[in-house]
Amino acid sequence: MDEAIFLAGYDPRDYPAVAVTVDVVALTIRDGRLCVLLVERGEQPFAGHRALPGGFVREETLGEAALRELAEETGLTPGQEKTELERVHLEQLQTYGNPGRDPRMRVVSVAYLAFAPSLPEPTAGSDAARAYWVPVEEAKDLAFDHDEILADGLERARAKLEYTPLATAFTGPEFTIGELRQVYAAVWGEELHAGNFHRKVLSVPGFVESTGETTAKGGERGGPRAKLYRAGDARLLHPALLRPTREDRVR
Amino acid sequence: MDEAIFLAGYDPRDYPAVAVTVDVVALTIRDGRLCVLLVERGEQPFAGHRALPGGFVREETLGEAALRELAEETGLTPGQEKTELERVHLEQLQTYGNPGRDPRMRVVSVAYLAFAPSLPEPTAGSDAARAYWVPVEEAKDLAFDHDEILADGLERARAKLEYTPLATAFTGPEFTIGELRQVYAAVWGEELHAGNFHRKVLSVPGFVESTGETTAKGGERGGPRAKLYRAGDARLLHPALLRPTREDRVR
DNA sequence: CGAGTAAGACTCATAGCGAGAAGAACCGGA
DNA sequence: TCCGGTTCTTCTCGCTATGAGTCTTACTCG
Repeated sequence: MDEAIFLAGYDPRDYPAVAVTVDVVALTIRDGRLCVLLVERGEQPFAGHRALPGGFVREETLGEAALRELAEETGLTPGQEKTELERVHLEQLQTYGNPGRDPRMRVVSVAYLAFAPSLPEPTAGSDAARAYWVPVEEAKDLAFDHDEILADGLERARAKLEYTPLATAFTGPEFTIGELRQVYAAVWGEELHAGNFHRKVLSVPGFVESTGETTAKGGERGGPRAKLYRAGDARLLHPALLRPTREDRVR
Repeated sequence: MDEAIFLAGYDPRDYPAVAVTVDVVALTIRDGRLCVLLVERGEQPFAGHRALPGGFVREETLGEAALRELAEETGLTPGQEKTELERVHLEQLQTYGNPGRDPRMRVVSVAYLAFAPSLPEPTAGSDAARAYWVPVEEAKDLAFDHDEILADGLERARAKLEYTPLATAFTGPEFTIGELRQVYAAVWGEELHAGNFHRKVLSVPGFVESTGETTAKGGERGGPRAKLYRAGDARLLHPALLRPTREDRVR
């Protein structure tokens, strides 16, 4: 009910102290590998450990807080490299609030999941110097319960590629079917049959639309020029692109 | 990072006051209709309006808080009708924390979604007297942003029936295929082809397993005795049961 | 120039699904 | 007791989607 206890002369300071933070699982693809943004912790607890970027929520929505943290850590100040950040897809993941997850006090953390096209290495800004992209398979032993948050974020990302056109959030505004396939391969961690993927992507209404153009050159290792596409207007893929080796239903 | 600002001599009372609550979207099926548990608000703001059950988080996990609120409002005290509550499926829905969603102070509310077999009308307990089940299509004009939370919960529930065996959470421990079909019909709000549904349910591995028994009598309006099943061990349905008239991909 | 590579179009067999039909079991009312 | 109506359960038919594989063509690199 969001209420009960207090009516008129209520003083917020009478309440048990609970801090609300946001943590961001920011994913991008660099050199064909799925990477997550991590920061190096300087303070206790977990000093020296890596953690997901995050911080306290201010006078803003939870989503704005997540976007602000992401901008701060990547060195992309919201005003400055605005166009870059606008292409970031952000969605709420889950909220983690077990007592004791932070040894200092009760902290309830709202986790967000961000998909971004390849962003620059965040060595620029001062605050961002301690942040960097790490291939997800190397992101272990994170601070707090961030291992769990990352695992949940990865599972969500993998599932979302199945039934939403979110893979296009990892590419530039124009892309080839092959590039799109490599996004799927990087996130799912397995190769896909090129011919079937091609047929599938083009058969799902609204997934991609042709630009009429082709790449200026063939691929680095040969092959013909590929047709270029941009994201279509579908928000849901139907039918979905299901992951192949999901060792069938989980029991 | 869950930290930053404070180190040693930190006083929690220095912080901006943020309250953390849980709200529960509890769904059940009564008389073939999907119903949600609502409470009547007595206090301002939104006095007289209906709202989702919920309250402040104490020294407990968020999930425990949600289950406690649900138990209090339904009159099922956790110790007492324990077996009933154990059959409730509970999962985190989403977190709502827009500034201004509660006019009194900053309230971040973690919403939970609960699926329950037909629970008794909660007229018993004192605290529960103002709670009752309402068909979801009649649950409008709720307090705060609870209309939005309910809508999100319904969409989640409908989606979850597609790829998880959660429909069995609405039935008794043993059920017929027809009863299961009526669960889907109630949640999705549309009739399903009985023959195809039957074939589908039995063909998905681990969805249901036969008890070898049949109902003692035929249906109220006729028809032969139906075979009885219980929930199988699958946690994911593969292939999924897709909703028919989802007017195809959302654009 | 030639080997290797990738794009894209194709075939083929199989699985899944929507729609409909049919038979049998069972109800309640005439 | 008989009968119309209802439900369970199984089947058929046609279409679509999918996995696996082949083939042609266009390109890069050495």
